Parts: sequence; C-alpha cells; structure tokens
Amino acid sequence: MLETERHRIILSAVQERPVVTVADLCALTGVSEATIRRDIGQLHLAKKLRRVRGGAEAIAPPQFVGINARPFAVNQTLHIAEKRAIAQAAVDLCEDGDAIIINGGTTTFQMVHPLATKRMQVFTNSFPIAEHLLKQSKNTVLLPAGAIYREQNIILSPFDADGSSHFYAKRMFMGCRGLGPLGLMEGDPLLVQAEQKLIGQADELVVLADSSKFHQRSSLLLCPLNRIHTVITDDGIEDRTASMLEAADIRLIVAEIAASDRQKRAEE
Amino acid sequence: MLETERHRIILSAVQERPVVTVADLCALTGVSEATIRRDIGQLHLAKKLRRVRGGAEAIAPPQFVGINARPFAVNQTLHIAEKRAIAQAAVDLCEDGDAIIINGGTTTFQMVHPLATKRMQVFTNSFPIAEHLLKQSKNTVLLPAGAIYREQNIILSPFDADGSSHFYAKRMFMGCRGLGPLGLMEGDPLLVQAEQKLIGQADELVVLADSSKFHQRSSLLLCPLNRIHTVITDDGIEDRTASMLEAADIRLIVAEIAASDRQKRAEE
DNA sequence: TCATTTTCAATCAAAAACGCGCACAATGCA
DNA sequence: TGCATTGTGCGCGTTTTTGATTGAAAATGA
Repeated sequence: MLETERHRIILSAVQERPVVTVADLCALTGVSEATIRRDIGQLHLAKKLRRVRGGAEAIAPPQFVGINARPFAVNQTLHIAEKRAIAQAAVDLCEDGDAIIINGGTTTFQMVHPLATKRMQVFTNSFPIAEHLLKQSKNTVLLPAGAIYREQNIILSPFDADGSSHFYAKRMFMGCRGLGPLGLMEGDPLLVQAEQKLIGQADELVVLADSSKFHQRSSLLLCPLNRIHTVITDDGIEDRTASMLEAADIRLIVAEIAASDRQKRAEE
Repeated sequence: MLETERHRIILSAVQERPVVTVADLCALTGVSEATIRRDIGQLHLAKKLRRVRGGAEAIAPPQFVGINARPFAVNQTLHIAEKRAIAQAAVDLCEDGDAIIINGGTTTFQMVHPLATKRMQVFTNSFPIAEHLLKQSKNTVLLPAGAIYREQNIILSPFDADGSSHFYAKRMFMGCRGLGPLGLMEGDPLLVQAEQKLIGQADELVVLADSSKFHQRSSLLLCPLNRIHTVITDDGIEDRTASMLEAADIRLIVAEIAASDRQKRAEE
C-alpha cells in the first residue's frame, strides 16, 4: 500500500462520511494505527482535512456554515436592493389564486417575502423557497421529484421523465447568470437542466435579472431571447440593452428600488 | 462514539426542538451526563448553541411563527423514549451507502438523529425529515413530486403516475396508526395514499410501531400483515402480540429503551 | 421561608488516543 | 552490491477523554 494511495483513500473516506475513526481507516487501508495517524497529521497540515481526536473529518463541514446559515449567503448580499425590488415587481404581476413556477436562485428567492401575504399555487424546484413559503405563508407549495443538490439548493431528478410534467402555470419566474443578445445564459450545467425542465410548463416566461446581468457572459446558453416574454430589471439598465430587449419583442419592467434600500445600493 | 460525532448529533437534536435536556442527549448518544455537559459547554463557547439550565437550545430562535406550529409537536412528545429507541434500532439496520425510504411520521422522524452521522441515500415524502437531513447530515436526500400537505407534513402528488417510481431501496421504514391481526392501519386517507405509493419500492418493509400501536384500531387498512417483513417495537409488547407477529413470519425487533429515558416513560 | 429535588461543577481513576523513539523492511541510487 | 532514504510497525510513557462520585448551587413546591 503506497502512501499516496492511502492518502487518496483517507480523503475519499472523509468526504463520504461525516467522520471517520482511525480504526475505520486501518480497516480500509490495512495498515497500522500509527501510520494512519501520521497520514492524518500530514493531511491536516496540508489542510486537506481536519484532524480530530479519534479520527478525522472533512474540512468545513457544510451543515454548520453553508446551508444552514441562510440560503446562498454569499450571493445573497450582492445587489440585494435591486434583487428585492425586482422580486417585488415580479410578485406584483401575480394575484391570489394564480399558479406560478419559481425557479431556484438568489434573485427569485427574494420573491418569498412579498409572497408571504399571498395565497397562490407555487411550484418550485428550490428547497429554500419551498421551506420559506411553507413556514411563512399560506401558499400552496408544490415540488418536483428528485435529489436535493446541496450546492445549488435545488431539487432535480436524474430522470428525464420525472418532474413537473403535470403542473402548468400562468407564469414561470427565473433568474439567470447572464442575459445577452444570444439569449439567457446560466453558469451551472445542473441549473441548465433544472431550468430546461420547467420552461414550457408556463404560458409566460419572466426573467428576473438585475442590470449587472447584462454584462455577464457564460458558456451555457439556456434559451434564445425570443422564448422570453418579460424581463424585470432595475434602473441601472442601459438604453441600448433596453432597445435590444424591445427589439426582441420582450416586455421590459424596470423595478423602482425602495427608498430605504437606496443607501444599501450606494454602499456596495 | 467520537466527539465530533456527538457534537453533530447534539446540534441535530437542538435544531429540531426548542430545547433538549441533558438526559435526552444522553439517550441519543449513549454517553454519560458529564460528557454531554462538557460537550454543551464546548458548543456553547463555539457559539453553536446556547447553554441553558437542564440542557441546551438553538442559538437562532426558531423563525417559524404561528403557521408552522407543527401538528407534529403534539405527537412529538408522546412515547418519545420508545420512539427514539425504535428509531435508533431502525437506523442500526442500515449502513453507509444504503438506499432507504422513510415514510413521514413522528416515529420515523426520530431516525434523523442517528442518521446525522450516516452517509446514505434517503428517499422521503416527509418535508421535515428532508429538511433536517439536508441541514444536519451528509446524506443524499431525494423527494417525490407533489404538493406539500401542511397538516400531515408530507409531499404527495395528486397524480398517480408521479412520484417515486424510479427509486428502489433496500428498505422502507414507516410508522402507522395501528397494527393488528388484519394488518397495518392508518388514520388519514392522505397518509394511506402516500404510503401505498411507496410500498413496493423497497425489498424489505420495516414498520416502526411502539407497543401502544398494537391496541389502536382504525378504519383504514393499509396492507395485510404478510406484506410486512420486520416490525420494530419496544419492550412493552405483549406476548400474544409477539406470537401473532411471529405467526405471520415477521421478524420482530424489540428496541432497548435507554436507561436515562426510562424515567420519562414512567412519567407518562 | 425552608425542605426537597434537580442540575451543575469539581475531582479522580480508568481507559482510550496520541506521540516519540527505535528497529526493521522496502526502495532508490551509485 | 553497498549505502542512504523513506516508510512502517511496535513498545512505552504522556496526554486527553470519559464516567462515577460528591458536594454546591439552583429551581421547585408547600
């Protein structure tokens, strides 16, 4: 058993399980405890894992920081004022009783707050959105089948056939990574899959994109512009971008940022 | 039991309820009160929870207000010691990597704590179970499609075709309203629907039923006894009931109630 | 208020985990 | 082949953790 081989096994085991004991690793590699301890020591110094008494654990256990804190804490604060205003404008399009689809994302997540007082039928592939609406509102919440992907925080079925096929809605709301002349772009292949399953289940496709999104580019083209019916953005949008959207026959809604949020935007 | 493993379980338990007692955590982890106190002290210093007299509480006061005053809460405390022991025994049947199905219910919910340190594939129609496992463990979590029913706290599709058809598991764990010579009985038609969708997706059907369930009757018969492979219960089970189960060729597992929890049972 | 019960903190002994040194085997290099 | 280097396992003393005990402190109830 080579040293690097062991290291690979140890790292693999640590990733898989929340914790591994020294004895576990002995059994797994067939070497003595002393060697395992030495290995753990090395890997600890190399910051590949955290050494704990009795064994080792993965560095930065996800449940204590990432997911649990706030959904997508990183992106959450970026352009928050714009996102909030855009989300508000999006919810303003709806009324009680409507059936809508909300695709997961940090922008669309902001819709949960204005939705708290509504009573609608909300289909979403976002676990945090579902959780929030369930706890904080009286909306009917519907989910697609699938596995919960922790990083993206969405529910996605590995099977094409599964999913949302029975749910049709008046509108589908989605965010994106970028929005350009070519169409809607997304950064994560998983998100592309999730979104493509949902597009077509609604009469109207509404894209929520703060004005910074018009300068973002990505390699994954989700759909062309003409699939989009409505874009909601903030007043940072440039005239030529607005022209481009109008040329594609897209309804453009420019959301007013709440006065109390203006300072926040300035701070960024 | 590794220290970090304990910490995980403690945090898991603290999330679920507003407060957990030292005795609760003893029962859950199988260590002494002194150790639990030390652990709580550490986690308190690390600001992972708040130490209170008699136990610990979550650091972030639960945000859910009136709405999610879960119907769970009522049943949650009933026969809690038995349920916990039974759930522990259920999880003991599993090992990392297994694919299992967990049907929603208060008994099965208790499985989340021992599951906190596992790494399995868990398919569940229970939103609270999914939520907890997502936040507190590294298990893969899979969901069926459907609407979230608030009262029962489960996800159920109004369409027969939808659902879990692609997920097969080694074992399915479920609770019930009652268990008698006729078979498995449930109290809520919605639960019957949900459970019938899942039965048959697993090699082995494991029923978690504390001994009080053997005296419950209900009008809704879910399935006959011969569909059940294993029953896990507590030592309150009567001999003639045990005989009945064995006559039906059911494996019977009697879970040991943790010593520190015995008093609780006496109180009820 | 006081007695009783419950919970907590301190202490200590046993057990487990750890680190160190050394011997030995394996490997690489001249 | 001879030699150096590295990796590995074992023994033993040290450190850490754990559970039981005991007395103090806090809560409870009359």
